[in-house]
Amino acid sequence: MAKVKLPDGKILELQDGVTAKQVTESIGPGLAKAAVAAKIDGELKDLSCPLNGEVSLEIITNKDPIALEIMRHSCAHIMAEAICSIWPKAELVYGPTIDDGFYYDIDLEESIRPEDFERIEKKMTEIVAADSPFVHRELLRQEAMLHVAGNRYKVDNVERASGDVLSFYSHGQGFEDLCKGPHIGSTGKIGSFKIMSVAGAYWHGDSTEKMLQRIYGTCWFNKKDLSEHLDLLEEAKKRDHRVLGKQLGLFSLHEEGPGFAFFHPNGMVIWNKITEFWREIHQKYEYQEIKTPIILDEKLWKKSGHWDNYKENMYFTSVDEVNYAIKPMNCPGGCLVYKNSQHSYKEFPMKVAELGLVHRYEASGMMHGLVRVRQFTQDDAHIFCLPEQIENEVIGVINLVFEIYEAFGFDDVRIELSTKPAKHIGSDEIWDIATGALKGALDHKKIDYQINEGDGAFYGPKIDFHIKDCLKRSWQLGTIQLDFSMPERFGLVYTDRDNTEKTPVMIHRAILGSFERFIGILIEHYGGNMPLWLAPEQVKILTISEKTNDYAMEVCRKLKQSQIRCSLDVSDEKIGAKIARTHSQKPPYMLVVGPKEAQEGCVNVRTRGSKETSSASVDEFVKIVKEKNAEKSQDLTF
RNA sequence: GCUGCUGUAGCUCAGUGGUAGAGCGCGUCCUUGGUAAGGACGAGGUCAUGGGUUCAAGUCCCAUCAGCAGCUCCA
Repeated sequence: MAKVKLPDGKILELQDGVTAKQVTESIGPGLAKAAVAAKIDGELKDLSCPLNGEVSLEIITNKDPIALEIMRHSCAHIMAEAICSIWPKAELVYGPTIDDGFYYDIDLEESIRPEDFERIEKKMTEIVAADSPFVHRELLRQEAMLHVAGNRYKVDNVERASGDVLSFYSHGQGFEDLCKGPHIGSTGKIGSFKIMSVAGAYWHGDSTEKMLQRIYGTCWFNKKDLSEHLDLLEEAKKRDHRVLGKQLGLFSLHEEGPGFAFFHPNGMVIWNKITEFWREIHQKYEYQEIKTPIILDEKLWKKSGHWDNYKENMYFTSVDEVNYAIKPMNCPGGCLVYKNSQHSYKEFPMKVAELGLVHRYEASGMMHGLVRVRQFTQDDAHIFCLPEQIENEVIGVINLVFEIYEAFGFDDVRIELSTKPAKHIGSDEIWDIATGALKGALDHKKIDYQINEGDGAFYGPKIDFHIKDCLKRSWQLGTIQLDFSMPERFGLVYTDRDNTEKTPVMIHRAILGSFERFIGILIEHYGGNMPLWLAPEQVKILTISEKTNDYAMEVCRKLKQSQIRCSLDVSDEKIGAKIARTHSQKPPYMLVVGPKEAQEGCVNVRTRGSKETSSASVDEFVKIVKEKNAEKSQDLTF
């Protein structure tokens, strides 16, 4: 007799060997239909799993997020079968689920192309229509090894699997794969799926290993969920900063300078507004600002250690038989400025900021719009201080980070603390002090953070700040890094209270990271709808007809006098067309002016994101826009 | 860097080895129109670059460059 305990506490007394599926059928046809898998004594199992003795049983239905994952994994098997039936020579490697879908790595001489997707999907549909059950069987390790002999990938998978008993799943005729399961009952239970893409992927993620073909697919419970997912991807594509950058005239990229972005007038407005804000807030936090050269003698980079550790990523040039490097980082230049004069402990903490233009050679496949480039401007700063000042300084930087992120509406910030790696310089004592100071600062701010043990730089521990964009991608923006190497290498000193020379602590920090990348992220974050204070064009004035051109020009002049960025559309179009065209440029406000407005000295306001219009006097409009601009308001409501 | 795909008008993209195309945008003109695209005409091309095959190449082949997707990398 099996005693099956259900989540609600009810105990069913059933015959030994009854399957989870049979239990669902005894409970009700609705549950039987929705059931995807079972949790038996807390372990995920197939519905076909027999129950014996005293067990707890929880039925996983498609309301459970794990159910989607199970179905996607089954879908990966179905795709694998389809591929193997089309290309019998295909060798299966590994097919896990991922966010929003799954992939399968296969080894196959012939390339699978996007044109083949339809063929694969058709075959998959046939497999689903056949509704064959997923059959599970277990083999002892040695048996399994014999079973997969000849397929080096499966042999490898068996070797990597844990446990003495390995499980295999088969469905239909002759398709079988090593897999720990569980799976849905039968192929007919698969929802709506689509093959998404194919790309190369190294075996074991190792670039010295063979490159396999990775086919990506997605699978959802029903057609509606699938099409919603595809719509979402379509939406995301529209938010792509490369697409919007073109559409809004913000920046361009050219073959003549791969990875070097060209900023256009509209993009420069955003750039300059961020810079203005950045300077203002750094002044408030008592930073000084410097600017150091882009090209510096190679000798400097040998001294700094970049020659040994970073040479592959640097650009070089030579003039008058002297070899120069294009700077990949700002710190060595900053050190020269520091060394240019004597320093006393009384000057500390000394906070020196630099918007430094750096060049880093990235592999060609790495470039991505503004987000991964070969030339970028870092919002860098170096803080020189005493060891006992570290904690306070880090607290100061954290405050600054949050104040800056808040202005852009980034509230989902994740923090990571990376500690001493195996290969490091500096005494354990100084590492302990520094790491303790970083922890102390985070604890003081009562901030949750994740510790990455041993992930710090060789020269010091660090704190990284990550934010999430609209595509839920996580971006590292800010970083605070302690450096025990550079001050010594450059022989930086200060005179301490006891009149001896000591080496200062150097804190590197960046908050936005790279201006280029930050602007790219901002564009996606806002979907191109830049907040008023950053909008390249804040107001577009549209005339009803030529008759009111004079009045419109007068309004435009008034707005410009109040430092409002605006322009005029006096083209021969009807007002509807003007609105539609302006709409794609996404200005926060459109002002429609016709004879009525001209007579009353007012404007008709259309706010971005709303189809409602309202009327206001010119002065009133100017006043409100100036206010919202000054407080960096994200709310345009008029 | 690796695998695959792509490169045609300012933009988005069609194009079957035989005369270079569309929509949007741009210019001129008509139209003076009240809230998401009025009409006519016109200009605009070394089909990424360099080789090759062919009577003939945007189209087929090779190389290079750049972009896209992913992998790897990332102080």
